Amino acid sequence: MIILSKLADYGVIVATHLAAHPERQITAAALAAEARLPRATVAKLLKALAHGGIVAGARGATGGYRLARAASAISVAEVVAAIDGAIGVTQCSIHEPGCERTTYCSTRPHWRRINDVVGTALAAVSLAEMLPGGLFLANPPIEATKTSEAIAS
Amino acid sequence: MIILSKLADYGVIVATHLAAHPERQITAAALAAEARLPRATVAKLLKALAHGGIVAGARGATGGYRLARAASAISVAEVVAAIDGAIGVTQCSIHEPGCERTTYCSTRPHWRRINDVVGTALAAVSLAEMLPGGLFLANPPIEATKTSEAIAS
DNA sequence: CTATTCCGTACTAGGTTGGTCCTAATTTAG
DNA sequence: CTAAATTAGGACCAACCTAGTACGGAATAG
Repeated sequence: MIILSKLADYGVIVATHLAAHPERQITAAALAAEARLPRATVAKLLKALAHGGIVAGARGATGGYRLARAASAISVAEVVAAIDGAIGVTQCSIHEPGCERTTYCSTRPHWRRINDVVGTALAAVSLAEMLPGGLFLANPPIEATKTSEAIAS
Repeated sequence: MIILSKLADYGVIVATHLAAHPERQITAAALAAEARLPRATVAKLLKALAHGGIVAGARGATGGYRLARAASAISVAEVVAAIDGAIGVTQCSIHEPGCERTTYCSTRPHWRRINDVVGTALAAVSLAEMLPGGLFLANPPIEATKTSEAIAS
């Protein structure tokens, strides 16, 4: 089983390419060429990332995209959440009142805890750490861990 | 985004029902009624779980299914792996030589680490802990953590 | 004004998922 | 020995979701 969708995977790649050059503003087409991904798909991804507040888009001629915040302040969890929606292990961990099994399903409360662990794992890694030279710390910096409770439903 | 497929979710429910009464042997139909899930689907799940060595099936009249091992020695990761296949965050974390982006994709090595964290999180919880009275320990018992490297691809 | 670029939305082909069903193999009961 | 019950292992199909494309509209620089 693959956890991330292909689009979410691409989204992280695209965001990482933006994080590599924080101050430049690059057009969707140029970024697609750089990341070697289909142009239309990258455009779609950037729109989703802009909607999620990860990147900032400038319209018009000489427009383009840029990272909305510092790369170290953007977690991988935020990127995938902007594309695939909120992260949850099971259906009932996302929209809570939707499952009529709630009354007799004994596993539900336990999933909650697992959900948090997975969410924290993704939230603990920032875009800066995904860069080629980025370190993957056992004890992540504070600004990355802060986002964990924002993702946990 | 939902990480577990509905079938994997059901699989854990079914396995948990078996774990609740370790010594009884129950038929697929009876278990489906107990778990309030479609009979045919439960039968399919049990076949997959038997193939993965989680449950043991006895054929013939008075046949049925039973947990193959102690509930405390079966991790949630094993159950979902038996149904959905090996757990991986991205495509390239499962079948490694399949991605031609390997040469220039800088995110790949970092996914590996995230992959391990998620796999460990699922491997750290045993079926016994998913039972109604089961405790979710911060430091899981040794027999549950052992399975983590079996899942990590 | 015009060219360029982002924005929003609609659309489609393909694959995966959830679910059913059928046949063969195996075991017990009578 | 025969019949019933049950697992084992497929094939099979409809429904949904995913990935990718396309088009019209809005904003901005020159």
